Amino acid sequence: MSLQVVAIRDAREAPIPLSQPGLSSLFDRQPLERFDAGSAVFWEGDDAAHLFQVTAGILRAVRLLSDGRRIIVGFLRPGDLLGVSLKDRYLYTVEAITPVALRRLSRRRFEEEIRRQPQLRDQLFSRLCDEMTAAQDQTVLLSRRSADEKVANFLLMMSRDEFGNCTRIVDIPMTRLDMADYLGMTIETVSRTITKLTNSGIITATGRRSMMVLKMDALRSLADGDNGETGCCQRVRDMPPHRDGLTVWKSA
Amino acid sequence: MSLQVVAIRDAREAPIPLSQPGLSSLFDRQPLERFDAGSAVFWEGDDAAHLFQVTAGILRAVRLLSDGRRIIVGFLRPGDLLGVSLKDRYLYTVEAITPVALRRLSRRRFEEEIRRQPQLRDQLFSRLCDEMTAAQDQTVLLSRRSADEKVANFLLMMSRDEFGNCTRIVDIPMTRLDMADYLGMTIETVSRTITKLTNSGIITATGRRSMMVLKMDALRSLADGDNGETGCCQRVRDMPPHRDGLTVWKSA
DNA sequence: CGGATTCTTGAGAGCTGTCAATCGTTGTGG
DNA sequence: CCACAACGATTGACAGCTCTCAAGAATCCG
Repeated sequence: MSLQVVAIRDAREAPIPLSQPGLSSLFDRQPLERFDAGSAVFWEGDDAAHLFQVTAGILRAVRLLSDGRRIIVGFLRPGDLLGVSLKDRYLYTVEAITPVALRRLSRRRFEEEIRRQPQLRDQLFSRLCDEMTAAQDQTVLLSRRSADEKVANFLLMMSRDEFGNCTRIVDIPMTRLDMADYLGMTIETVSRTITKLTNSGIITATGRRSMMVLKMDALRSLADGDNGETGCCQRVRDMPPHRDGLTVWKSA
Repeated sequence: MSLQVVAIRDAREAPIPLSQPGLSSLFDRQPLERFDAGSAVFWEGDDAAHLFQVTAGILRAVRLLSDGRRIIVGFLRPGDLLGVSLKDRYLYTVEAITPVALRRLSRRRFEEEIRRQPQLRDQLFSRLCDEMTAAQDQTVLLSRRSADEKVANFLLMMSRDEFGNCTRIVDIPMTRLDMADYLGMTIETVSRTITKLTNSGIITATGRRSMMVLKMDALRSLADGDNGETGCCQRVRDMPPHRDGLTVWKSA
């Protein structure tokens, strides 16, 4: 098979002991490279010769199906690593959504360093695992959740600042199309859902690309499901009834 | 965050040089444990004290959402590793679908061995990466594909033998409910789709739990999309028209 | 200001989920 | 051996959600 990791998230929530040099340190001395909004850092199919660390800005990782369908595999934020791979070609196109600043490292050199410093390999492994979990969560989100739940989850994701805290002001630098292709929906449904949230008084638009969450609890209960709660150790053998996760706020 | 790998697939397609002892060798001396069909190997939330290697049989990794929705994260086959984790609790329940034989290793001992033998770590890393890719492919499958495409993909997956070759005879040991919870559908839609495939002459039932593929090409073109073709390096900037991937066989 | 792009909104169709009934198989017990 | 229950699978009718197609509004940018 093949592997390519879209982004290795900076493990902000579970900080690694800082006594050791982190993966980021590999990039510290590299010069800053800037990309305009809309430009591509690399293309799907390109030779995977470099890794990048995001210093500033937001990017999207895009994959195109043969029939033209477009899928956004993930969004990249400052601190994320980009281009980690065991394949020699990039499997995704990565484009800047906002103006972006990156530091670049050759793959050869990166792998050398990883080989030389065991603690870096541990970190890489650990981050890969986080990425794995994120991918599976995304799978769950896409497979079993309604448009409302998807959008609520997305907004909560975007409302997290760099320390993982929830802010009431949410910046949405990406377009509706980006959101749609990330959530497996159409732009129309995304738009309608946001309108619905606004009409419900859960959020309010504060600008073209930003909004404020008025009822954080309502948004959370919409996002719903198993957010945060992992092991509840249920021993259900027969099929539990399928419930609609939305009734809560439909009446709001 | 959290991580837990459902299954580390045996990298059958890209065999690792056999000169070195593989991950499997760690389990070779462990006694065989048998589980009846329907029984659980471990439960979501249990202490993640052991790893398992599947010797025979098929299992499912199940996750339950708080609202009762059931998700099958993956199916496990002989050769797969099971319970690889960085967390101390299992995030999934794993149940035997058929009678199963496993070999067990304590997590402590597994991690010791991994630490001691660098080439094992490389293998683990590599498998983790494969698993990662599989998770992302699953994400794509679930987010952007119709019921027909999903089922076609599933059947192709099940038609792969242990060497990765496609066989015409397909065994489906799992129930419709398992398929549905894996594909993000309902049992009714799964059933209807299979009926449709049968009526189209693409497959035919050869037994209660097995079928034969009559038109492999048709099934493949149904499964469609970017199966196998990864980097086509398209530089499409504007949104391509969404096409129905099914018209081909609807007229068949 | 004007054009291009993005976003919103509406109407209608199609697909999938829901509810419900039936069929077929399996397994148990008389 | 048959009757019956239990379970899984199939099929039908219908509703609801999301997609599609289309038009219009809002915003951005030259």
